Amino acid sequence: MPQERRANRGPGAAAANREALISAAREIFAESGFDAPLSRIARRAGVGQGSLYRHFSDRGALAMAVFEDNVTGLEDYAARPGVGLEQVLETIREQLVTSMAFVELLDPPVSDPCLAQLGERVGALLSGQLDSARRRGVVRADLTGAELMLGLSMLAAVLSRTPTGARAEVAERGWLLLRRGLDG
Amino acid sequence: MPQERRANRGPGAAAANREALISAAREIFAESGFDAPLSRIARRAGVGQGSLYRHFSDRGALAMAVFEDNVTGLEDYAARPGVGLEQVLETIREQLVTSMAFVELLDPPVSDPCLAQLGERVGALLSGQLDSARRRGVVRADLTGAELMLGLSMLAAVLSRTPTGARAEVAERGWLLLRRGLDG
Amino acid sequence: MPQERRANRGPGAAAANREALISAAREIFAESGFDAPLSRIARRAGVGQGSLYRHFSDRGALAMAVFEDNVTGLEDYAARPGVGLEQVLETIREQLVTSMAFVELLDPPVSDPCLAQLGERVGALLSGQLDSARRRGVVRADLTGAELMLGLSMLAAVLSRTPTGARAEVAERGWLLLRRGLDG
Amino acid sequence: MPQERRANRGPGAAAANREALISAAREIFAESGFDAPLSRIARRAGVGQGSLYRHFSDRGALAMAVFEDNVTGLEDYAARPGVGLEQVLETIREQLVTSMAFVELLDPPVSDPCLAQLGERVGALLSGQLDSARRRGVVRADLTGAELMLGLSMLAAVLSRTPTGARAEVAERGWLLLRRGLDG
DNA sequence: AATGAATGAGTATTCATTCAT
DNA sequence: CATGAATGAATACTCATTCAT
Repeated sequence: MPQERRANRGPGAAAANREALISAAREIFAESGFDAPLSRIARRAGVGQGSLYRHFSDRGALAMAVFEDNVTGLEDYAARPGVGLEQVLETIREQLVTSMAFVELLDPPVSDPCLAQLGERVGALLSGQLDSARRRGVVRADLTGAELMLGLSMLAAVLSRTPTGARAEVAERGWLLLRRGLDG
Repeated sequence: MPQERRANRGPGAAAANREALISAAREIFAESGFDAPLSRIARRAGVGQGSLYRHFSDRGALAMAVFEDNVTGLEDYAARPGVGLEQVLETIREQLVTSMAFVELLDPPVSDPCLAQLGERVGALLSGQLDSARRRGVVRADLTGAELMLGLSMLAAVLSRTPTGARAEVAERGWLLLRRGLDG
Repeated sequence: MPQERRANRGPGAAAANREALISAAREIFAESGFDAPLSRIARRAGVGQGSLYRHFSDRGALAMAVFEDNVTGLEDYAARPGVGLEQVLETIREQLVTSMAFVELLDPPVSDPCLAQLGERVGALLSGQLDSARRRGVVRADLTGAELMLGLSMLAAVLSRTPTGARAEVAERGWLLLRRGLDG
Repeated sequence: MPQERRANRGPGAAAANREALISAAREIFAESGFDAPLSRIARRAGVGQGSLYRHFSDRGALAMAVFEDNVTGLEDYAARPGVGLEQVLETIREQLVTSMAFVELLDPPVSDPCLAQLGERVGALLSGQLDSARRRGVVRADLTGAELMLGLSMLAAVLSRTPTGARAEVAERGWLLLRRGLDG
């Protein structure tokens, strides 16, 4: 038997495949960055190349799906009563450590209009809590939403280049620095 | 002779070739990022592919050479009398905007031991001026050299993802944010 | 049910599906040539890929069905009283302009035995009117049926390579040339 | 030895490779038409895929090279004293039988500007001899250059669809028909 | 019997690296 | 020691065909 095709698991596998692809993409993006070969994602997901393309017409669409989960989760979290900017930022910071995908989302590079939309959702979410945070003195009074996003992007950007092992520590230090600034 | 290759300029051209390769690499890295095809660098340098490999065994070695110049230049600048941390940082910021290569130097990603050494030279250079800067109130009193480097890395990292056109503005905003911090 | 597939319209839809496939194939072949993806045909027909294969075991079988209609239509037309070779040829010429499928039929390429049969039906049809046409001086006295078919094939062949926009004009010019010949 | 690379025959092989590629392309185009996989051409030429791309940046460039030879040969032939339209057309007809590449050249489909130029060279060549041919009664007095080209295209087009074995005979019959026309 | 998801072979193209000259 | 052609592994993407439901 020279070639042994993967068993065709039939249409019923569609939903499972989609999820497997997203998971695999999340992992592979995390390990190897956003430029990782799509073929590797398909293989990791245990799915044919064609199925990947059926579910996600291009790299951007796949990224979207990966990020969508993250953003939705974040929005849900932010909507809970008693959750303020501090908690949201803390959550983001945690996600940045574990999910390279999330890093990419806050990173300018991936200039996909759809991705940009997701980024804006995060921006909106943060802006929504900025007022209250300013009043409570959690951040300085003149901090703008754009500044906040830029700060997160900077953090995300270094982390995207940081080897997994060091990520937690770099995130910690970077975050602290970002909060306190350099000036005397 | 059906083809007309470039004249073999002989061994004497070795040094000139090396310089040409470095210049070309600096340009190409600046224009197209660190992942640009090596063949393009050789072509821009007006040098055969083989010569590139003779001089620089891999992409990292070439990057090294490019950065070496930057760092040496920076060290020379920093050694001038009357040049303090402010000026050095300002110079770095400018270089970050114009030279993608410099961005890469301050960026963790290229995890090449040799590159790390260069990064440390920048670190050393900054540390050397930190004391005075703290005393003069240019930075806060408890700022460490490592923190400073991390800040620059963060800036470099976003910039490495920022399209050329927006780089100057992002550098400006990012730097300001970095100096003032988020906290209230 | 995470996905919503088209309702399974059941066995009763078989005949309707078959027709829809033929129509869609005619359109797609006309628009995009004989090499168009089968999936596009199925989609245009509003039918599953599998059904396409159930009805037509391969591209050739589908083509057959498309051409069958054309040929039958042509036979019917030719059988009408008062319709002579002139009218039939004129009709063919018109069809060649609008229907890439018809072009393919008169074109040798698709060397499918079944298609050949259809071609022969066209040949028979023309031969049936050749005698009368020769007597009436519509064509030269020694023109054979095979020659006539070859001429049509030549016309079809260029047209199959002619971009849609120019097809009418090329058909016009080609037909004229074919009728008058080159010789002095 | 899991992989055995082809020996690198060095730059000296460049010219030979180029020729081998052209020959292979001529063969493959003849056998399988203009859409044949480029990889097959490289394999047939005994040359790496990359070398094909080095020599010919795209399919059109390769086709150009194949056709260039044909056209130049024809121009040389036509320039000989005593060679008139009859002989040139006869030569073209012969080439159409043996070289699918030549067929494609006279065929509209390959809408490459460079290829079009080559086609125009053939057109120019024919036009140059048309006057004399008309005077000598070789063709009818009102035949235009464009008509002549269209006729050749029609012949080429059928031939491009005709299986190798039948090509000579179809060329013969088609040519005769083209000369004499259909009309009574 | 209909559906459309799954599959992977096939093709174009790029680029790091080697090596004959 | 320089040159640049040669090489093929790697990757994105398409599409004919199969098959679970």
